[in-house]
Amino acid sequence: MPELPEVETIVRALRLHLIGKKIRSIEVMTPKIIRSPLPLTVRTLKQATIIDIKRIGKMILILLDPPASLAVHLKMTGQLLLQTSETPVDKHTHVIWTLASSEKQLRYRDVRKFGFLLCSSETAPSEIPCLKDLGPDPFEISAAQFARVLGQKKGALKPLLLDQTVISGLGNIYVDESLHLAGIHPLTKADTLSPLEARKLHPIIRKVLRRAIRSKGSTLRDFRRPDGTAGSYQNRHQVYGREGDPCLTCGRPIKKIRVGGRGTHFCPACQRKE
DNA sequence: GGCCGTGTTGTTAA
DNA sequence: TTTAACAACACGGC
Repeated sequence: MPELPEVETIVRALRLHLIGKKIRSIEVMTPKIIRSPLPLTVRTLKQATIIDIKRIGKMILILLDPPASLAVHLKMTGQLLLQTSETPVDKHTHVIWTLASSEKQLRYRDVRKFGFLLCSSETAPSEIPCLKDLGPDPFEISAAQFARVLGQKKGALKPLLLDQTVISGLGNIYVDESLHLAGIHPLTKADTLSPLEARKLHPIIRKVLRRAIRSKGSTLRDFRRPDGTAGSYQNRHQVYGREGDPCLTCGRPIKKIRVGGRGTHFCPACQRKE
């Protein structure tokens, strides 16, 4: 489920441990996880030094020297874990990096195997296939730009906020949480939002994301920080996963509907349609 | 044992 | 232009 706050949590932890470290070897147990040509990928990563780690939307970008990059998408159940070589390798661990000057290995684990790694000789996000079509980050775009983009779009608000080419980093949980805090119904047509409402939504999204980052993300089932511990923002969800429970604002039961094929939680009283 | 639902997103078809 | 369905895969819950 990693969305922006979970990916940011992972990136911050990885930066602390991995920047400046040299990759001694890489072991690939499940080749289909690697989207770039395998021999080239192994050759590029081996002996490379990790010089920076960034988050681009929900993607993780590891920058290397000699110049190259490794993009990682965790999709639904991917994990990047820092574990000692003594930690048993379970059947869902697909890639292991051994570092030159660290007890810890970096391991990619993914129960459903939807996630992937992509090695590239490019280091600029605008040149990397999976990154170049991503929309702006909620923390970089201005409220005015955000409102303008939404005003140009047709259709229900929630699917637009989930569309990574419109704005990058939001997923199912944080869209539901943000719309609740904003008091906006998820089926509201984007082009019927007043410019004022659209502008109001932007800082609310940032607030929800910032709070979630402070809580190290939400752990529903699979999400783990690289040290294996869980996030805690799930304890502060107002609507997500609370179908039938009382709204913490007004007491009426939270409803769950399907919007764009996705489970969608909202309060019918606090988020009235139109 | 079988069916349903699950956090993501690319592709395909309508 | 937008949307819906499906696929990738594994597992938990009923």
